Parts: sequence; C-alpha cells; structure tokens
Amino acid sequence: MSSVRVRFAPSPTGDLHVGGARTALFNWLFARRHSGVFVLRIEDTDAARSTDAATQVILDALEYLGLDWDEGPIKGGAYGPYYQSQRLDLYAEYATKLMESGRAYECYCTPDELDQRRQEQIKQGQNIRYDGRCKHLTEEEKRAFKDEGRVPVIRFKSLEAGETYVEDLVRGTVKFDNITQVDDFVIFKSDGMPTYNFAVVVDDALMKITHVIRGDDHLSNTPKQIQIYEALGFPTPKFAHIPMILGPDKSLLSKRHGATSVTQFYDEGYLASAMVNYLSLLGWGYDDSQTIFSIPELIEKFSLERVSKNPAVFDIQKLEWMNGVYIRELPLEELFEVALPFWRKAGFLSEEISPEMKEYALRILRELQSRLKLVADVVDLSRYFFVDDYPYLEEIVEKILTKPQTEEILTYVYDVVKDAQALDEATLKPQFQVALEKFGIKMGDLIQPIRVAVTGTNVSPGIYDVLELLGKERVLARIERTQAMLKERELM
RNA sequence: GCCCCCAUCGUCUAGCGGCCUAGGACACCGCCCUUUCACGGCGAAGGCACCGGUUCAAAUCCGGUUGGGGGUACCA
Repeated sequence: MSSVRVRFAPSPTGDLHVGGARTALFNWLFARRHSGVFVLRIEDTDAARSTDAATQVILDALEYLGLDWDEGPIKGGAYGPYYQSQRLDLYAEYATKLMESGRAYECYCTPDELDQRRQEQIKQGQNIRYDGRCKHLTEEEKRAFKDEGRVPVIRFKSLEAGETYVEDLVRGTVKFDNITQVDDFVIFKSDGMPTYNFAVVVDDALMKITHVIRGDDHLSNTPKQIQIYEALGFPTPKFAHIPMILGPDKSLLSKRHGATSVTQFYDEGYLASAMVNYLSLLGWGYDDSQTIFSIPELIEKFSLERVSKNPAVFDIQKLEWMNGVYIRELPLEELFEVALPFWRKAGFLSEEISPEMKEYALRILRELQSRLKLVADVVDLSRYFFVDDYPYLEEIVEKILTKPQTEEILTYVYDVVKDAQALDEATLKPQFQVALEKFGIKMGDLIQPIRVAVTGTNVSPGIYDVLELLGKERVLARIERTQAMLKERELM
C-alpha cells in the first residue's frame, strides 16, 4: 500500500481565511491519521496579487494552529521547489509535451474578443465556452497574428465526446458532460505563467499527491484537471471535496461577516486548541455526543467518510464558548503565558516580572479563569487589580452608591478593614454579619457597594477574594477615593 | 442562461428502512447554587423544506418542486 501524501496549497494573496485553515486542518488530520505526508505548497502564480508578506502570514497562522508540514517552505523536501513561481520551467515542459502530442495549441484571441463572444453566447442562451477557432491555425495565420503584436496563450485541447467522471470520496461519483462542460481552457497565460487548473495538476502529479482534499468550490474544475492528468499520462489522485463555510446569512463567509482570518482570531486571544476543535466540527462530526476533541483524539477519529456534504455556517458564539472551555482547562501557568502579552500591551505588566508580581498575577487568573471567553478579556476584567485610578461605571454608581446609608456602610467597612487581621472570608464575614443587623440590610446590599467602591464596577470575582488580593492598604485608599468621589458628585 | 453540489431544531450535527414519541452541543428561556458576573446543576421550547412514489414499514431509497451554495476567467 502506497503511503498517503496530501497537500495544502494556499495562494498568498491575503490572510489565511478560516475556510483555508479548515481545509489545511482536514488535510493535516488525514495525513497524521494515516501516517502520511502533509505538503505545503505556495500557489503564487498570480504575480499581481501574491506577496511575500502574505506568505509569511499564512506560515505564521499554520504554526499558531499547530499544523506542521512535512514538506514545503523552510522545510524543503524531495519534491520541491514548493513555490509555484519557482516551478515555471516544469509547467513549460509539460505544456510542451501537450503541444507535441497534439493536446494543446496556441490561441491568439484577445481577452476583448473572447469577452465579446461570451456576451454573444449569453445573449443567445448558449453554453459559455471557447469556440475553438484557433485550434487549426496555419503557420501563416499564426505569423500574421504575431505581426499584429498578439501574444498567444496555450489552450488545452479537451475531449470532444463522452463524459468525465469524478470519483469523490465525499460526494460519490459526479458526472460531467465533456462537450458542454469542459471547453478548451487556457493552461498558459500570455504572460508566461501557467493557470491554476494546469499548474495544480502538474504539481500534484509530480509531488505524488495521493488525495486531493479541498473546498467544494473546486468540484466543477475537477473534470478539467482529470483530463489533463490523463493527457499527460499521470495517475489521477483521489478527490475529496469538503463543504464550504458560510456566514450567518448563508452566503460564502467573507470579511463583511466580521473576523474571518486566523490572524484576527489569534489577536483576539483564541487558543489554538479551541480553534482547531471548532474548525474540525465544521463539516465533520464523530458521534451523537462528543463535541470536545483533543488533537490526538481528532487524529485518531478523523475520517473522510464522516465529512458532511452540506455547507456549514460559521457560528462565532460556539467558537467563543469552546474557547472558554479550553481556557478553563488550561493550567494556571499556561494561562499566564497566553495572558501576558495582553497585560503587557495594556501596560499592566512590564517586561520584567518579579516573582511576587507573577504570584499576584497567577492568583488573579485563578479567579478570572472561569470568566474568560477570550484571553483578550483578561485586560478589562483585571484592570482594577493593576491600576488605582480605575474608572467608575456611571450607571452602576448611580444604581448602587446612591442608595441611603451608603455613606455609613462604607465608613463601617472602612473601619472593619482597618482593624482586620486579614481580609479573608473567615475574618470579615462575621463583622459583615454584624452590619446586616445594624443597618437592617441583606448581604447583597452590603457587598455590592463595597464591590463598586473598590473596583468601579458591579462585576468581579467573589468580594472576599477581591479584598484579599487588593490588600488592606489599597482597599482603604479605594474606599476613601470613592467617598471623595461621592462627595464631589453631591456638590455638583 | 447552462452545469455541478447540497437540504434534520436559529446554528453545528447524530441518524446510513423498523431501535425515532428524531439524540447531542452552542445560542435562547426558566429554575437551582449565590454577594455581582461567570462556572456548575436541573428543566423547557425548538427540526426531518414540499409533493409524489417504492416498501408491511421512510428522516433514511427513487423522482420532481422549491430553496441555498458553487462553477462557467489569460483568479486561485
């Protein structure tokens, strides 16, 4: 049994889209599942749109997701180069073979002429296809065109009868009519670059790709590619077309639906484990009860047989939930590592971190862990732990600190804290209970004003944890700050 | 226009002729826990697009309709 070789072949024209990431993931899982080889190939034949920067972004995104490739950029391999722009002579070689065997020919029609004829075909309700008029050009005719300054393209001479069958691992056998569906398409552009449908075949064949796993949008192109494989005498690989990813409005997922690039998700603090898990569920499912899968589990359980046929809507809420699940499972030390860049960026922590500061940060994370959906949330949720001039949420002050007795309650708490041995629940709670009697209020009526006073908001971890973390000095200062703030408001 | 693909709760999906009164997860709603917010626990609501067949029996098979998606480039 020959070993599995699959590839992911992005074109470096922008960020890595989640659709591309999902395709890369399925290929990677398939390779790992079958102890095969995962090849990364950069399809940069569109010179106008491809950039080195975009290539780097894609490489970074794959690295972040943990999708390591066995052959490709940086790594190299026996079937390189892995940039299409460096394989031009190969494409020329195989195009020449097709010319020599009579399966390709020069076409001198200009884009304008082609477009005009296309419009005509549309108007007449005909199939849109190349009419083959350059198929039998004489040498004189070619010379005449050249003298006009025309630069030819090379077209593939497609089959003129019969049907082409795509044996798809996800969809079964799909039949295409050769006459109406496969025309003499361009394989070499006038700028000397191969087109996708040609280069992809040459590369996949030469790189010994055994399974082509790619987006559904390529299904219609497959018969063209199969005809090239056959014309060149290459064995055809197995195909598996996986469903598209859509936005909430059921149209193809794109930038206007919000975050769609892997880089954006990385920047917002999504864990790679959550991204991979979520992406794996877009177009694939295991059984009726499991949704959380570790990467080893995914590798063990992934199979093309269970890939679904219908397009999947990208559900950001489910991704967020899943990210929360993985954050909660993270050891505190690791959570600290991922939170650190966000804290630094917010200016809460500097480059140098003392052991005491790290200990403090770890204790904060212990309280915040169950409250995070995105790692980026850690900044807003921990602000008052790091800055003393934290903002007061106006509507919360209005709601909580304008109640009668607030002044007295704060003063009472101030005195309790001032004399307390420790700011833990065991010490404080009995004292607070005394206050309940004294003011005729419930625990919530006591704790909420304290919370707003020391954090500026009505949302925080348990109050005893907050007070203890803040420490006596800061708690007293904050109560004073709040009292001063309230006094000022009265004057206004 | 033509061709191809697809069709189970709002969303992702389980289901591959009888285990289905259609299961799970997210979201939503209610309750519990509770000092707020989360977490956690419990519960409710919610779907086989439609019409014909085949069959003793269909969400599952076949055909059509409708709807959605993709392709039809000197983009990939």
